[in-house]
Amino acid sequence: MDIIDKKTKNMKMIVAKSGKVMYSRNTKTIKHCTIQAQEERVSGMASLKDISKVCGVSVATVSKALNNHTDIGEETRENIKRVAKEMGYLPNFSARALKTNRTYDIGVLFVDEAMSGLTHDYFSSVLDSFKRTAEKHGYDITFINGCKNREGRMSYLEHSRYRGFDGVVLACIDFSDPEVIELIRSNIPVVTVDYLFNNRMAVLSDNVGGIRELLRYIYGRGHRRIAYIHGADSSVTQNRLAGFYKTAEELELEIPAAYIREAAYRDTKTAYAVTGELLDLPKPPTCIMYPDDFAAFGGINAIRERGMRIPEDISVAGYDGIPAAIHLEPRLTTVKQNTEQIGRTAASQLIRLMEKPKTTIIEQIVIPGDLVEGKSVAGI
Amino acid sequence: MDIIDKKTKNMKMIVAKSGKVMYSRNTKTIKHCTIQAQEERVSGMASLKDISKVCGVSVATVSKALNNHTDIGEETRENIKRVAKEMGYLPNFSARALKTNRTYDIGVLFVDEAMSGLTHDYFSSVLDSFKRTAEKHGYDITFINGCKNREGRMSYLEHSRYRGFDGVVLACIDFSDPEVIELIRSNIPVVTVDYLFNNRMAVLSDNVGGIRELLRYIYGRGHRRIAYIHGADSSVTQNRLAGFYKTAEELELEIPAAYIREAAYRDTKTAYAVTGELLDLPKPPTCIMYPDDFAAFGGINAIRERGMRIPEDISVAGYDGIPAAIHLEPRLTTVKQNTEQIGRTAASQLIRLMEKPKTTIIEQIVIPGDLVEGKSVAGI
DNA sequence: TGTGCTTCCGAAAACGATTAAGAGAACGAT
DNA sequence: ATCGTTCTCTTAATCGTTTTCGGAAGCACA
Repeated sequence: MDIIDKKTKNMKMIVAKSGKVMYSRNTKTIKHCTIQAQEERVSGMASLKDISKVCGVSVATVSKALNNHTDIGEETRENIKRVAKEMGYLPNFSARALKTNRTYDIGVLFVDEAMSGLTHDYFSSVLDSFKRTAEKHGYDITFINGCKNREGRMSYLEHSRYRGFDGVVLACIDFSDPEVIELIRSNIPVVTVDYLFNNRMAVLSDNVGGIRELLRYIYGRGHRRIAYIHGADSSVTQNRLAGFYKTAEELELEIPAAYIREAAYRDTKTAYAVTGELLDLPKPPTCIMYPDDFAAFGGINAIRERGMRIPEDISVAGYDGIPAAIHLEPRLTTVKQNTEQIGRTAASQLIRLMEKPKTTIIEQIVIPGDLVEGKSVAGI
Repeated sequence: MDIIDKKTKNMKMIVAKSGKVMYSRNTKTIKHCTIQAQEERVSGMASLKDISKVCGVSVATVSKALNNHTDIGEETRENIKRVAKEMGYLPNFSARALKTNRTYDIGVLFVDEAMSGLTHDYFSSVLDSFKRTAEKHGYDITFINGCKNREGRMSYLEHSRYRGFDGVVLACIDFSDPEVIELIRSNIPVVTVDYLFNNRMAVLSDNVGGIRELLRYIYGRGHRRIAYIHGADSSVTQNRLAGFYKTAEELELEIPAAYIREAAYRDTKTAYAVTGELLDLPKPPTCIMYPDDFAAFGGINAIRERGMRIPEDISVAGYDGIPAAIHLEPRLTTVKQNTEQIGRTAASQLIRLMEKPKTTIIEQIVIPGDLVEGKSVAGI
């Protein structure tokens, strides 16, 4: 669009490429834009400058009008807004970000030990909720990665700085990774999920309480020989184990060392094998708790292959409350982590931290889960 | 960092905030930067200008050196690169994007009818693979949404333009949504997953072939009374149904109308109900095919509640090959869609389209799935 | 008439990068 | 001595915003 404006006393002549000539009086009453609007709509983006030319005002005025500054006359503002709309104006994100140092973009970092990525039930569910909340507040979500660009690999922190994330959320991470630590320590607002780091905002699933409730339930059903196959070492695992031991103590429950075993999370094979070993014990448990629902599937297979029935012959319990576990037979007794609330809380806490850093108290918020009573734990 | 440089003949005096004074000769041999590096590292970002001051060259030279332009002397370039590294320089993404009109950011739009969001097994798996491939090529992933900012809601296209995505990928979408159509029709490079739109790049799971292979397998196991509960209307469903009817015709298989039923995808409740009705037929089917593995769970529950065994009394088959279906009893016979390849192909096709639009042929690529033989279809 | 206050708007300087065009030196060839 | 080349590097414009500061006009009041 080639606009040539020859400024006269109070009048501009605007010549559009089409050859049509429009007069735009520098007064309160300005006509609808039509030709320009059409042209801008097809050929790239209209900018503040384009609008300013059509409206016969300065770029600054257009900017202020669109941003509802108070020092613009009402008529002018409304006219500018109307023209902007007609021209299909969209602010240029990069220019705005460059000037304001705000991107309204949140970085998400997620790496789990199994590299399951987005297919991780728990994480994808938390992320989904996080995303919805963030979007409701006008923020976008971009994944952090050790991105390689022309200059070679960038660390997580470098990538975050490069993209200019207003804040970042970290979940299911290997928190011993130096790059992760570097990112948490940085001055970028951060919230961690399921991990407590020094003085950082954190949202945590109540693993201690969840295991306690589950164990108490199983105990209440009459079980006394309870095995626990826990996940690989991590803060989540540590919490669950602590909850387990603490509750056992409270219940004055004797747990033989052989009943405490380890299997990686979401690892059906190991769970299968360990379950077999537990069943082969001289005094096998009457109930087995698994690291998660998925691992429980492996155990269930081992049990069924021996011709044993659940829960008549042996009871099992999972953790997570994934849909498959709740819907499929045997309906698993499990602890459903409140992923919706975890994601939502993480997002709103992070947003508060980004927008009102001064008045925001750094806190660690624990979100309780819910015991889901299936049919996999028998009463005895 | 306050740098005051008084240019003399060929020498600059640089006064850092710390008060230390460094002399930087405008010749080939330039010393290591130390104090500056330290300061820049803590206080915000170093810019090209900061580097140029330390190195005693112009901003343009720094830019070109870092971008490996050929018109910069080797010594100069290496010195600039070294200093940039020491100062922890990171290019400013917004500034670069503003100037170059490239963001190296890909927009992802995903909305399914059930609003299952990221928890959708199939999609999250495709997305995960897409993301890995994109990242490998230096692209980031951001979600498209009808984002609301200060000016109210933006359409998908407006949001994409605003963020300046270099390209977008659309999956599992309601392709009748006017906003989606508007986005596909736009001049932004786009690739659709599992949907064919006019002359756009598309990556499709081979639903026709998948259903055909599944039905042929079931037929081969001796079944003749085969019911098909298909998903809600969509192009995927249409393809599967077409594949079903076509194959039935090839096999000269008679399918009573009562055997063809509908249930929403991933809807265990409806699948449960419809399964019951199928079992109540005077001549019930010997095998039921479900819209997906998840829906099959609902059907399996209905079957088991009637005291029937799988596969001894009735056979079932799923679709998708989600982990739970493959690991849990009864191990489901299903068609595993090749999500890894679908995501990877979509990403590489989109990248090619963005980077070499002229030489890229718009094509529709069909990715075959794999029959996963479980134990849920009996031989009779 | 001069003064002070409001209201509305514009000029111009950023933000940090990229890049076209050109300038100056060094060098060899004529 | 002059010219053309090649190699480096600089100047300056530009991308599209935001924001500070100040100016002009209008009005009320002394």
